[in-house]
Amino acid sequence: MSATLEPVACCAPLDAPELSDAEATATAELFKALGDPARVRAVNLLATRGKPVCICELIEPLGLAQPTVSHHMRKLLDAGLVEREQRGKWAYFSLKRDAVEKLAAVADLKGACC
Amino acid sequence: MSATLEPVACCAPLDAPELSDAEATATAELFKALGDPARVRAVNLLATRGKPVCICELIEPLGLAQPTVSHHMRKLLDAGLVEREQRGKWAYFSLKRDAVEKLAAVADLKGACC
DNA sequence: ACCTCGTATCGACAAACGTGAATATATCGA
DNA sequence: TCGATATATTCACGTTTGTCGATACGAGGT
Repeated sequence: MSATLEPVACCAPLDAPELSDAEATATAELFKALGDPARVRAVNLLATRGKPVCICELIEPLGLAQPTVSHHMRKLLDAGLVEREQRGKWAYFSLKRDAVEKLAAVADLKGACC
Repeated sequence: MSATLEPVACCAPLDAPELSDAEATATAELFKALGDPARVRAVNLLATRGKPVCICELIEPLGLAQPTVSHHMRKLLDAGLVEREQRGKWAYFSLKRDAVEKLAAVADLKGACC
């Protein structure tokens, strides 16, 4: 049920010469996905481990209830920042390579500022 | 009334080896500041023009009421992403050079992912 | 001193968000 | 099939957020 397309696929660099409504919205959605301490931590955990991480390994570090962690991971998933892999009854998440590159490109304003 | 310190000054890269609560919160605040289409547009406008921009020049492109624009610029200001300069009765905003660099560094996950 | 104009603050409202208890779904092992 | 375990969904609650009208503040000009 995620929206039309993942924000990470539709967003545009912050210093793009032109910015459509859809691009501005998608870019905002992408940043919004990272606009929560729990999700920042989750991404950080996925980044520091290089390998897919089981949700059950995220609950304790995040200090949140299981449904809440599930909720946050879904947000990251909908944003297109992570991917989900089902292994038996466990759900493993990992950073999406292209999403990570896109994020860096979108947030890079150097050269356009002062 | 801005908080203790600007998020951009306290945040840590998403792939930092260790992440304190304060850093996770500050990093989330930084992204939250960019988590709105109007603010994405505002930053984009500041970036494409190379020079400080008057608030009155932002109202029409953003298509929002003046108090709303003022509200959004304050969010960007509190986050430490832009700086404000008073010229007579006009308020000019521009991107903060160091903040822009910090943002790029924080969002750069390449090398830590897959 | 007044008036004008640009901007910020306040107050109110609806919508979105984070949270967790309860529950549903799904997968494995016995 | 049944029970146990991992994850997702639903529901409800309080908080935060975006929006704008009304108003206050501030700086120039007359």
